Amino acid sequence: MRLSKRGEYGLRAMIDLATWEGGSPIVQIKDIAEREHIPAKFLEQILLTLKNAGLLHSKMGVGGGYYLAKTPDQISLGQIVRTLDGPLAPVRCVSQMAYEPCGCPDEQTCGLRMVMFDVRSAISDVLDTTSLADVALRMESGGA
Amino acid sequence: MRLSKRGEYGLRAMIDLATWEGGSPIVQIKDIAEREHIPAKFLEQILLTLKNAGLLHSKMGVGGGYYLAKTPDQISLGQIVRTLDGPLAPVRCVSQMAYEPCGCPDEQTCGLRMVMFDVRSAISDVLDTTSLADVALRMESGGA
DNA sequence: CATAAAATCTACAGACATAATAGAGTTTAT
DNA sequence: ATAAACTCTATTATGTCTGTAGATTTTATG
Repeated sequence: MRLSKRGEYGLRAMIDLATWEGGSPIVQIKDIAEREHIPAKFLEQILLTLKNAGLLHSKMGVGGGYYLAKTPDQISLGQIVRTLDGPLAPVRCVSQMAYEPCGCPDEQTCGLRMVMFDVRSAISDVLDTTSLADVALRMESGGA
Repeated sequence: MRLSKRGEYGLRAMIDLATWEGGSPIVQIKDIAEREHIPAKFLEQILLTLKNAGLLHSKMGVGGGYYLAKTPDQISLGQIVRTLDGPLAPVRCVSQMAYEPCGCPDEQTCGLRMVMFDVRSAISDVLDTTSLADVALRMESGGA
């Protein structure tokens, strides 16, 4: 049930971009890497993936960098995690975004599937309803 | 966020043991393997792990097999998953059973940690409050 | 006692995923 | 022209996952 480093770094970087008050909204890879203690070349790949998923925009060349593709309240943590770590569902037969049959004779009466459906819902209830703006707010107010 | 095959097979086997009505409560590896379509030698390791964790008892020799160490209502799915797949927490800094610091400068104000704490709670709210007896009940009543 | 059924234990192997690292290429401001 | 910055592809090292193999121990039973 664990989040990969890729997912963790990606979330940290996006939260950094949503909360960084250092002036312009455009930020360089190496600055995020330094602030968040992430290997720069690894972060490079991660941000590129997030860009290709439409969550980030970028500007090349001198003075370039990354910035959020939408306002922080429009980007959910669920989108970020799915982009970097794949489906939230513990088993694919309860995935909304990437369903696959899991081979049990009858999915309607499969006990495992019923419970895993609940787990999937519980996870997505948190990650899909929490935006970067929500995270920023909680950080300011010290974690309510 | 996914459940390993080991975890899936272990859960299926435990649910099988909790619901099997074929006569005696003691069941052989190969019977479970056949019913649940699990490679027998792999299941062997899994059941041994569950036994060493105190969730199963066994009897060697002719007429032997495995049986639940407690009644189905006393075994939660959380115990099974933790035994086979490790901590439920997405990141170790929010794990109850296996806490480790994750290196953020201040855990109290770490946005990622706040959210992952909620995810951990959501997962354990499902898995730690659902027993094998609960699963058996839902299977009979067709999934409420 | 011999035999077969069954769990126990250890080792290993192949495939895949993870977590990076490397380096060449492209775009852009100055 | 130069340097800053993103882009893209490949490669590597490590580990985990999934499973297989085989030898060992325990026990019921004829």
